[in-house]
Amino acid sequence: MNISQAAKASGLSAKTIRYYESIGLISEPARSENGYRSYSNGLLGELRFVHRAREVGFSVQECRELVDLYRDQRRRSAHVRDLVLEKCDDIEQRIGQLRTMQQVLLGLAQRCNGDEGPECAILDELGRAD
Amino acid sequence: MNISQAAKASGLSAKTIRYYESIGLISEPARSENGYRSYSNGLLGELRFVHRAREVGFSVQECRELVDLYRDQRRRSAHVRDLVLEKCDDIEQRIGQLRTMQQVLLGLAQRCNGDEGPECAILDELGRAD
DNA sequence: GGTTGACCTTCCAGTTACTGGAAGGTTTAG
DNA sequence: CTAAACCTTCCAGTAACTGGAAGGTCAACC
Repeated sequence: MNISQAAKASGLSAKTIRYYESIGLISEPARSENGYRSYSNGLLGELRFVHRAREVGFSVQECRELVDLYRDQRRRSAHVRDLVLEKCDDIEQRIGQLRTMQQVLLGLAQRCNGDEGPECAILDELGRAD
Repeated sequence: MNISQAAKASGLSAKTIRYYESIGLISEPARSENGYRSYSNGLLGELRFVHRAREVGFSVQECRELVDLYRDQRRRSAHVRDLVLEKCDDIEQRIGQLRTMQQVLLGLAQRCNGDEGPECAILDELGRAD
């Protein structure tokens, strides 16, 4: 299986697969006689795994830890679940920040005339001294 | 007013102020005889403005546009309000993505034993073929 | 056999928004 | 006089890719 097929099957781009390999996140694939990368089913699993882990919000560093667990038959599933729940908390926090930002923006927008004139409560607020 | 005072008064770090100047986001300050940057009240307003705009979610590029409007006396406040409301939508979308990620994570966590054994529904799910 | 197009390889550079640190000049307090 | 606390510039690094150049390979078509 060449890299473009592995890309299609995993959801990652070929560029990203090479990148993940270069930083040691995923295992090195075998090479064909011509030097092309050749992906086994096991390695394809790793690619899919990393793709999905990234999609649900894990950083590449965190994926390193997850991939290690994925490969480690002596792991404890409690450990994995802890990582997942911790990530849920991170996301919750981030959502809270975004909500706050949004509230501020909506408050600003409400106080702005929104007309053809230059007088603007938003700009005044953002630049005010206090 | 030296850079560290301007930093304290604006909420930006001295490093960040120099950076913003280097990329042309804010105006160049006057210099004292010794070459130190010297901030006027007007420039301090710009610094505060950029700091707050960044805090509510505008990118540096977007801040460029906002700072231009901040300085432009011929602006239309409707333009500013549009930018703010558009940013609200961006944030709403981002929150939606994060909620989705969180749902997936919670679903995974629920199906995991979370015990001392290696068998783990989370890892299975993330690497599954489908 | 030649050519075209779609693959593949490596390597270098750019993105975003800073942050850290080196090397060196200035100012202020003791 | 010296030490701390400023200030300056410039270079490098972070995260996670993405784009592109330069060049090798492969399959199909005429």
